[in-house]
Amino acid sequence: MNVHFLISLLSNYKIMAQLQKSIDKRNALIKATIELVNNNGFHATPMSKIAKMANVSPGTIYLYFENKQDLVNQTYIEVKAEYTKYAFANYNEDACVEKSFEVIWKRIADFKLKECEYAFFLAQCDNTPIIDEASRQEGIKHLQPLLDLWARGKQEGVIKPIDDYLLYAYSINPLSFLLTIQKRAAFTLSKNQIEEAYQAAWDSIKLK
Amino acid sequence: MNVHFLISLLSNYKIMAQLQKSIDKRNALIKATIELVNNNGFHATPMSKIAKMANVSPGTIYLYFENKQDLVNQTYIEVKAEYTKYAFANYNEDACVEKSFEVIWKRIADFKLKECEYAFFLAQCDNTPIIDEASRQEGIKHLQPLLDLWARGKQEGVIKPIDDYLLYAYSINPLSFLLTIQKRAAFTLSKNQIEEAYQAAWDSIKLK
DNA sequence: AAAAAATGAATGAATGTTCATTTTTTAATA
DNA sequence: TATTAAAAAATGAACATTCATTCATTTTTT
Repeated sequence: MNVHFLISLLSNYKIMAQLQKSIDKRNALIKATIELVNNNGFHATPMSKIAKMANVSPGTIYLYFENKQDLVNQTYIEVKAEYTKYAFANYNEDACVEKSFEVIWKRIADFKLKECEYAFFLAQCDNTPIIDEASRQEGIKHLQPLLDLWARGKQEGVIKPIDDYLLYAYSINPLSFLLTIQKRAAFTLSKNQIEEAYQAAWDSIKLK
Repeated sequence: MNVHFLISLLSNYKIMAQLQKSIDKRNALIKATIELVNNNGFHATPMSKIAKMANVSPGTIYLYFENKQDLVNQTYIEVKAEYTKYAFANYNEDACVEKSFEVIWKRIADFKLKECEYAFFLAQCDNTPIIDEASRQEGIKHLQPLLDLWARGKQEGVIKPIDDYLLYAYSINPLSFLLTIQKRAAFTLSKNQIEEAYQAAWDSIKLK
């Protein structure tokens, strides 16, 4: 269900305003969830605190989400969708594999380092059992363009003919580690270091 | 406090047996903690379950650990120590940088893929706020030999002159991702793929 | 005035921790 | 060695707290 499409169908401004209000509330809840889980962990994030941070009554959460698990699942899916949307926003398939990869990689780096709250939340979900397997699967879907690019790269002999998991582990996932360090140590990756990181990523998967 | 040193001081076998029993109980608690946290997450791992799995009364846990947080902290430190001990067990500084790195890398891979319960637990702790910052610091200490090797490699112009965090992110950390995949997808890295992973690791940090 | 949305106090289940009691171990004595 | 009293370890029921969730009531919107 695409919210913007729905809105475009509505002629009544009051309804639109109402709907916007609902969306705002939902977003506030998701934002609060991310912030609290990031700082305290899932185990120390009660619904009451989420409600308070979102300026909403605890009961209201249940108008938007089935239960706590559902809230976290949906938060995960939403953040993951934003992540991949950002990653592929300005990607077109015309460029050569190496250039295309660089563009995508840098968008991902951009997202992870700038929207580091989002990225940290994803890292937590990806490394713990707090997310349903179904939601996890849902989150992976949008990565297809990258997999397609790699397939092309393998065919052209530009990228190592190894499993996609390996390619991902070495060229993309390290960014998650770096962002975690950055968040924890109050240390910031310089522009130069991002370039070095990109080189390491490309070196690890390029052929010859 | 080194337990083996203590034992060597004791002449009375009964005391030794007693001490062994205590150690067994403590180990059972730590093992249960790892297993439950891995499968259910920290938030869904009550002390009562840990006690049950360790065949111990809930109250007994508090004879060995201050509280739940302390139990998890100590579990983390213990597992991390085992990990690094294993990693550097057969390392000697005589070989060349590349060979030394390969030896350490393969030991780490070995540990992470064979003792995958341990490694998965570490990955969880490293990516969430369930561990005290102090315990985290404690866990990092034993990584020094690798940092020293990298320093030597940089000096000799064999390894890229980039931050250790970057070296770690690209050459070591990807194994954590691979092990997570392996645990989740019931997919096993083949011997060949481990070799490919090593190549990717080395390619990402080697100079030239 | 009717309908919908939001509230927040109340509920009941779950959880971390304690402590009075029981069980096991130790050390002394016969 | 056998007996026994003191000490230590372990137990698990009980406690206090916290938390997710509900629902009767209030507020807001139609």
